[in-house]
Amino acid sequence: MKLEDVARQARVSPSTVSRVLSKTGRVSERTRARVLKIAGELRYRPDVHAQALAGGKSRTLGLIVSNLQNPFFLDVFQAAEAEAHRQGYEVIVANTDYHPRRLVSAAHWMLGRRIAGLGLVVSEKEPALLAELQEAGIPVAFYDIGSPGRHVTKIRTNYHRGTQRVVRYLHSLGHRRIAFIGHHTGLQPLSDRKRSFIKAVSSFSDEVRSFVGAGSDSPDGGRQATQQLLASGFGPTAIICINDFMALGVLRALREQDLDVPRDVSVVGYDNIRLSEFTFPPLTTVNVPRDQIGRAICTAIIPGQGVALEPLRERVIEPELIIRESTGALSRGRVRHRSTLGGDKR
Amino acid sequence: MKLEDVARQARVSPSTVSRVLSKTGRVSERTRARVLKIAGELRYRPDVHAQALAGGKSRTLGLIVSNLQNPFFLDVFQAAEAEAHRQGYEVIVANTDYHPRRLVSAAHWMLGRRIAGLGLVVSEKEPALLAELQEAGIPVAFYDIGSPGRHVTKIRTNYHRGTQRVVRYLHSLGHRRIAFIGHHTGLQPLSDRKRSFIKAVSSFSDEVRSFVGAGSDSPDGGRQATQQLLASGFGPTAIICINDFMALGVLRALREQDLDVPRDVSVVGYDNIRLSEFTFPPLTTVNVPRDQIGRAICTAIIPGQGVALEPLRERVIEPELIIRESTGALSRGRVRHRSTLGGDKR
DNA sequence: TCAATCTGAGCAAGCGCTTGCGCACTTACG
DNA sequence: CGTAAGTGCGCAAGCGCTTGCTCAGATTGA
Repeated sequence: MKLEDVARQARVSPSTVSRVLSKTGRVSERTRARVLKIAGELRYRPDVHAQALAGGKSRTLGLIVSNLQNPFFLDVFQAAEAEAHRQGYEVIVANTDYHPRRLVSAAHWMLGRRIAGLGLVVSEKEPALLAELQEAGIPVAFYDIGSPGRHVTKIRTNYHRGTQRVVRYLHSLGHRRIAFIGHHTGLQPLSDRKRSFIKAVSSFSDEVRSFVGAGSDSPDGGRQATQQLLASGFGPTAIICINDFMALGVLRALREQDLDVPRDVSVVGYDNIRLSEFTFPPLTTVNVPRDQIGRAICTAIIPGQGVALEPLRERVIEPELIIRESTGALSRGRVRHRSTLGGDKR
Repeated sequence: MKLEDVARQARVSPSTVSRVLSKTGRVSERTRARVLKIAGELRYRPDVHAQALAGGKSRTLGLIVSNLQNPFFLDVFQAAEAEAHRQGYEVIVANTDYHPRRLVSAAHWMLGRRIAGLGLVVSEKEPALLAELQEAGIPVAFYDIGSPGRHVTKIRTNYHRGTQRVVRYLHSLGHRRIAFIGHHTGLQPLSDRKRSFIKAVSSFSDEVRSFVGAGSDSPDGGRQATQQLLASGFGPTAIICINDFMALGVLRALREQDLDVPRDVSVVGYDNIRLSEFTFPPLTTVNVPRDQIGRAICTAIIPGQGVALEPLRERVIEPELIIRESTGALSRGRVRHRSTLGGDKR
C-alpha cells in the first residue's frame, strides 16, 4: 500500500495525497475527504523511511541511558516520551550498561536514524563522541555530565546539595559513623558524588567517620557492597546509597545480618523512585524529579525551542529530602558489630 | 556525509562503497581498505532510511508491551533485544498501559517503520488489528494472547498449572481462606488467570474459600486492592497475586495493618522478577523465564527461522514454584481480623 | 593461441515519499 | 470587461541508498 495506490484510487496526484495527509498546502474539502476515505479503506501507512528521506527532517528523538533496569532511568525515559508525543515526536531509547563502547555504538545507531535531537542520561563519557555530535550539528541534552555549549544543553540536579542535606540530617540524628555505597566509581559523575559525600562528612571536622563501598547498579550490587561493608569492621550507624535501586539490596543485606533498620542502622537512598515507598521500612531518600528531567530534555532538543532561542543553557534542579522510616535517631546501645559474621563465608 | 562523498574521496563509484560497507559483492582488497579508511575518516554513518528504502528490507523488530514499569516486561524486552542484536537486528519498543487504543497506534507506528517482525506481549487485544497484521504479512509472535496461525506464533507459559501449584502448596500448608489479587480483570488473559485461580481453589470442594480483588498493575494497585480486601472482612490467610509487581504493594498494605507475613498472612507472587528476592520477606513466587520468552519471540519473528520453516507453532513454557519466606504454615491462632479497621475510612 | 571464464567495478533504475514551481481556473475589483 | 490575486492541483526533481546488469581486462584451459 503506497501513496501512489491511494492517489490512483482517489483519482488525484500523489502530491495531493501527500498534502492531505500531512495537512500542508491547499486542498479542497471534497478532495481531502475523498483521499482520507480511500487512505483509510486501504489501511495506508506512510513509510517513515521514505518520509524521512524525502522530507529531510526527522521527528524522532534519541535517548541514551545507562541502565534501564534502574527505575530512575525508565522514569526519565517515559517522561521524555510523553512530552515528545505531546509535541508530535517519537523517541527511541538505547541502554549502555555504563559501557562507553556501547554509548558510542548507540550514538552512531541514532545518528544513522537521523534523529532530530539526542538526550544523554549517562554517567560514562567519551570525548570523541561529543566532538562528533557537535560536528553532526544535532541538538544534544546532557544530564549530569558534560558542559553546555553550542547545540548542547546541560541539565543537572544539585547532587552535592542533596548529599549535604542527607549528611546533615543524619548528623542531627546523632550518627557519627556513616558509610556511602555507590557503583562504577571509575566514572566521573559517580565518583563526584562519592566525593560530595566525603566533603559533606568532613565539614563536621573529624568528628564523623566515613567509609565508601561499591557494587553494581542493582539491588544485588547494593547487597554485596553492604556485605563487604559489614565485614570490614567499620560498623556504620548509617548508610547513604547513591540511589534507591541499590538501597533495595542494602536493606536486604542488613536484614540478613539481623540488623534492624533504623534501630541498628539508618539507610538513605537517592532518587525517590516509586519503589522506595514500598520497601521495608519505607526508604528515606532525596527526590529527583524524573518528569522534570524528561521534559527538560525534550524542550532542549526539540528544534526551534531550547537551543535555538537560548544558545547555551544550563538548568539546575533542586533536590528535596524525603524522610520516611528507614532513618532514625542513633539508639543508645552500640550497633551490634558482627565482624565475626563477616568472616563466615568460608 | 553521504555515501557519494565517500565514493568521491575514495575515487570509486557509490556502488562500490555500498558493497564494501555491506560486505556483499566482490571488491578487491586494496579498494576495500581504501574505502574503509575514507569512510572512517569522514565519520560516515549510513542513513538507515535510505538503506531501508532502497534495500526494501528491514532489520528492525517491533515489540509492544503492556507496562514497561513492570519489570516483567522490561526483562522480556531486554532479553529480546539481546537476542536480536546477536542476529544483527534492532528492536524498538512501545508501551500500551493496557489501552487497546494505544496498542493499535503503536502497531501502526511500527508498520510505518516497516519492521521485519512484531512481538506482542500484551493482555489487551483488538481483533481488527490482528487482521491488519496478517494482511501486512509480517511475522507476529504473541505472548499470552491470540492463537497461532499463518505468520503467527504463539508463545505462552502454563499459567493455569502455575496457579494450580500455588494453590495446592498453600492448601498443603493448611490455608483455607485464600484471596487472589489481580488487575485489569476486563482483559481476557487476565481474567483467565483469575478463573484459573477459582478453578484451582474449587478443586478442593467447598473446603477452601476464595476472594478476588483488583487494582492497577503496580505496587500501589496491589496495595489498594489489599486494603479493600482487608476491609471486606474476608480475612484471608493467604494471598495470591497475579504478579510480583503488585505483590510488592500487597506486602506493604499488610504491614500497614500490622499483619505479619507469613505468620498472619502468606503471600505469593508470580513471575519471579529480580526484585522479588529483595522484598521483606523475600517473596514466594512462580518463575516465568523472561529470557526464554524474549528469545522465543525473536526466533519466531526473525525471517527465515521460525514461521517460515514451521508454519504454525505454539510454544509452551512450564512454570516453576519458588518458595521463599513470604509463605508459611497456617499459624494456630486465628488471623487478627480487623474488620473494624476496614471501616475507619469514615 | 583463442575462446571461455572469472574479477572488479561502474551505470542507472528505482525504493516511497515531499515540495518548489507552474498552470488552469475562479473570484474580486476598479 | 480586463487585470490581478487567489485557489486547487499536477509535474518532476530529488532524498541517500541498493542492486541487477554490463563490460573491460585478467586468468585459465585445451
